[in-house]
Amino acid sequence: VRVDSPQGRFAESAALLDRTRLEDATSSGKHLFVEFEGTRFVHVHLGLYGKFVVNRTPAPAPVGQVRLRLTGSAAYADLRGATACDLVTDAERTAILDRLGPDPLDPAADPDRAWQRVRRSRSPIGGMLMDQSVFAGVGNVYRAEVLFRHRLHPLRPGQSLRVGQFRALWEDLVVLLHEGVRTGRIETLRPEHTPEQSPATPAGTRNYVYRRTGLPCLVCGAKVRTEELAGRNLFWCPRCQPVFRSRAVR
DNA sequence: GTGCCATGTGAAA
DNA sequence: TTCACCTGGCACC
Repeated sequence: VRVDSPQGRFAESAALLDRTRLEDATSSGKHLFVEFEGTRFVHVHLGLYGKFVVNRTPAPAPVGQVRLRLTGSAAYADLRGATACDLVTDAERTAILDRLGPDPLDPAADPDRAWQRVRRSRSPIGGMLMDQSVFAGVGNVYRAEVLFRHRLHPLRPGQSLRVGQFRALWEDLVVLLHEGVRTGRIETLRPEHTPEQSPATPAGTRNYVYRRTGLPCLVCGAKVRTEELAGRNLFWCPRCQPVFRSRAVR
């Protein structure tokens, strides 16, 4: 493939890879590794704004800040706005992978690694879900939604979860992330909760609580709450997700 | 048109 | 804990 950095920030590495063979591309959590001959990898992390767009050739003149352009005979790919786009060695790639927890999209992932962290920790489960060394690939939308789907308050300490609750959470992440890959969007509503269109649930409402602060919960009608944790917004329903499950009396 | 916010991370303080 | 990165969507004027 031709490898180019129209914007310039990846130019030196692009020159090294230009006219070599692109052999593979794999992802773990939020990290993408594009492998070139000679066991060289381009490590890409899209971060908040990054976008990798693939189209058929011929490629038009790059518009705006294109960090990396890969051009093959039939298709080209433009990368813009990424947090990371670096040429790395196999050892560097392994070091990045070693920092990641199990990825629910990986059939070989061992969820017990995550469970052993969660069950020993007093940290809030909402924080642990965002910790890529515990769960690789989960972000703010999936965090909010999977906790809602399991009626878990985001600030509940990891160690307060029972193993059954953790297993259900993991299995749901496996389902939700695969569904996300399949559809290209994050849709987390169960069919029975798909709302009628209204001011509180405009067309395109795809989630229970994520970014629905102040709007009525789709299940119970209580107002969705938000609070910052480690610089990111938590969203939850105060009625469906109490901090402590009220025990059945008697 | 303007300003704010965001599917994220890591360096600096 | 704060900020920088650096792009796009959308609410609001």
